[in-house]
Amino acid sequence: MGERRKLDGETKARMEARATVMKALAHPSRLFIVDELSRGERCVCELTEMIGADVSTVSKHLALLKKAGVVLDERRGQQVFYRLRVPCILNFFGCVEVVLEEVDRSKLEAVS
Amino acid sequence: MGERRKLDGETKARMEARATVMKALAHPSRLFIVDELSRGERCVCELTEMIGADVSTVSKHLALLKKAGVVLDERRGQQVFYRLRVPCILNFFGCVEVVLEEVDRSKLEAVS
DNA sequence: CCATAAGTTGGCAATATAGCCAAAACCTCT
DNA sequence: AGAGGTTTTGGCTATATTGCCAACTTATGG
Repeated sequence: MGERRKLDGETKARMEARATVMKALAHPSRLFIVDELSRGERCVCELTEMIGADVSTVSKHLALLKKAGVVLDERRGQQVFYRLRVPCILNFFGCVEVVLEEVDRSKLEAVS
Repeated sequence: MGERRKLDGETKARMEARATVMKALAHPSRLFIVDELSRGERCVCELTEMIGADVSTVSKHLALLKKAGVVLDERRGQQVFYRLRVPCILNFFGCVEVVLEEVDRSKLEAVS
């Protein structure tokens, strides 16, 4: 006994898989997209106008989210609509907000 | 009415704050650290041995997690112990696993 | 078929991350 | 103070990410 856990191949592979999902969510525009899609499906043109970046940029963000399994796309006519694939993603942000509050709180304490 | 939501300054700032936290979690080694810390506090040397990277590398990962508000550190003698600051972080991974299962499932469907 | 609109893809330049080594900073013990 | 163990920081290179433009694809409507 006393064998210490290691970041072996299997564990590493699992962490890399998780990291792929987290990376997909680790960008302001993509977080905005997820937040917006939580209210319902949106086409690329709508998201593009809201974000105010080039269409190609938004398209690449969406492709990344799709590849990570966070969103689904569906073409209808000229437009492509995206929607959240996994609703539980939203639970993330509750905790993220808790973290942010902690950070704020400790900054205030540092002053006092 | 009909005013479309925009990624304005305030929203952008909030998304950037969230992205900082997500970025901190968007790396295999850091995810491993969080997973390991969920079992209890660990010193830098323990984590370093488990991960198998240079101590300086692990130390920088920990500094990043700390800056993002995910972990706390405490020096005791020569060693510095780290622990999770916000337990709800762990809820993340349940959902991440759901996403990963979705991705796997759609790959299987693509074959059939 | 041609024009137009919506999205995607390729390519490039700017920026950000990651990881190692070396050096400094901290602690403990003698 | 000096030795040795633990952690952080600085600096550097290699790699990855981002965002724009331009070119291409796909669908609609005349």
